[in-house]
Amino acid sequence: MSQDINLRVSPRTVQQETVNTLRQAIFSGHFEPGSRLVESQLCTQLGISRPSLREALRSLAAERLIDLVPNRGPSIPNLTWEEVTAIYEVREMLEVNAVGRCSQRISKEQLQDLEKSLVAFEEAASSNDSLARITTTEDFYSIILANCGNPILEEIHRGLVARISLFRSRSMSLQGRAINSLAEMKAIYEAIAAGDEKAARNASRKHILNAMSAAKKAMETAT
Amino acid sequence: MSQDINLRVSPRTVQQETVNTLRQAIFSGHFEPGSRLVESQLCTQLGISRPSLREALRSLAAERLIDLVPNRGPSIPNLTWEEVTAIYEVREMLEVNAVGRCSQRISKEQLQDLEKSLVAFEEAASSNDSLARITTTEDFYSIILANCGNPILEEIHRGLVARISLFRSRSMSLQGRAINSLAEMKAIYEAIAAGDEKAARNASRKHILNAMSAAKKAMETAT
DNA sequence: GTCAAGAAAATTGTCTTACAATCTTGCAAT
DNA sequence: ATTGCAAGATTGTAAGACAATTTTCTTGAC
Repeated sequence: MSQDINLRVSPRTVQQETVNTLRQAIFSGHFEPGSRLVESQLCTQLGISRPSLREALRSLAAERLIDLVPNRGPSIPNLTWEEVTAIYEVREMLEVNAVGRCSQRISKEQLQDLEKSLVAFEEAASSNDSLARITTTEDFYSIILANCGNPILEEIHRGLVARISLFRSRSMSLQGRAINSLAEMKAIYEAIAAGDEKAARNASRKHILNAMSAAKKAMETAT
Repeated sequence: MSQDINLRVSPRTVQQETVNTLRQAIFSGHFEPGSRLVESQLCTQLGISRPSLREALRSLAAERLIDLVPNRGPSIPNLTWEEVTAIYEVREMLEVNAVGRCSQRISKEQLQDLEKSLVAFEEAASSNDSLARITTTEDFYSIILANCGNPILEEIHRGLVARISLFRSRSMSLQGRAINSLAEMKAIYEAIAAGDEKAARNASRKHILNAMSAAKKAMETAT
């Protein structure tokens, strides 16, 4: 065989499914931040055994999507503003680079997909479907990250964004944020399409800083 | 109570101990890259039960320190040079920023500690103790990362460095690498001590690029 | 009524056992 | 040499059990 292509179709295991299910539940805000989870309850709700659940919980804890204190069980992290800021700062370091690299290497086909996702977000932004706003934004970014040429960067970025998913959905519901976000994302797209790395980096940086201040505003009004 | 200090002394659980033990074993090269681990063997070697081991394995898999393919069990990742490069690139994005931030905010006490760790590395570099070279280097960096003012940056950086620990120890054994590394680290220290952010970032960037090419050389000669 | 101390209940940490599903290995047949 | 299949090994998952710890509840003192 000339190359080592991975044809394996990963069989879905109970523990993997559980990780995905719980991850989605956390993203969607199904659990209150700070609330504690009880193993036995989760087991019956998910219809799985305790060992399987506990394995899933270890995975989520390693991803920092849940806190896991010995003898106290799992709980949903209650992020402080300092932590959220720290995450946004690291995200900036990575995302600016990802956008810059993407501008230099994205293919025409992928650029078209990026444009499509931007159009999709445009529709979502003018509607009131807050879920659609999130998913379309994620599509936009995942295309950029997938084309930055660095899978590790992609992976770390995904992990960081996951940890602040709640704040993102809240701030995206803020009055006018979606419209501003759209303009910023258009600027990023234009710069990438033009292959202008510097402009792409600048547009990306601006976008993140605005997203961060929107998240701060959302966090203050919420509480 | 005036403040919410965390007095909890986290009780060490079997699963935590196992994660640490296995992590150390992986770092020290106890397992051949690409080799497969067998649950039952690990259980008897570690003297623990299979559920505990499996929980530990999930944590390590989430940290990407082991691969975990369903129905095939855990194995030590066999990193390709592309992956190692990708990790070094992301490490550069983060570390350069960490060093720059550190130069602007480190305290005098911590700066002294940093100098001490540099001296310690100097000794280790002139000796033949390759283990000491690694640990003193880690001390040096952990002080910098601890003083960059961003715990997330610290955490992500640690995770990345962990994944390439084997390459680091190999490249540090390379003829002359320790001496060069010392000069580069001195430059970083000087810039931080002088509070010169730009110089600190430049020195940091140079150091990482050199470390990367040393790792590449080590990887080619090894195989 | 409030608070503290102790008892009861709930929850987690860990192990053992069990078995189905899947993978690997060895051997026979082509 | 390759294919096919059976036997053995390994992983995925569940259930049950019990000690250690935390939480909740009760009781008693002030």
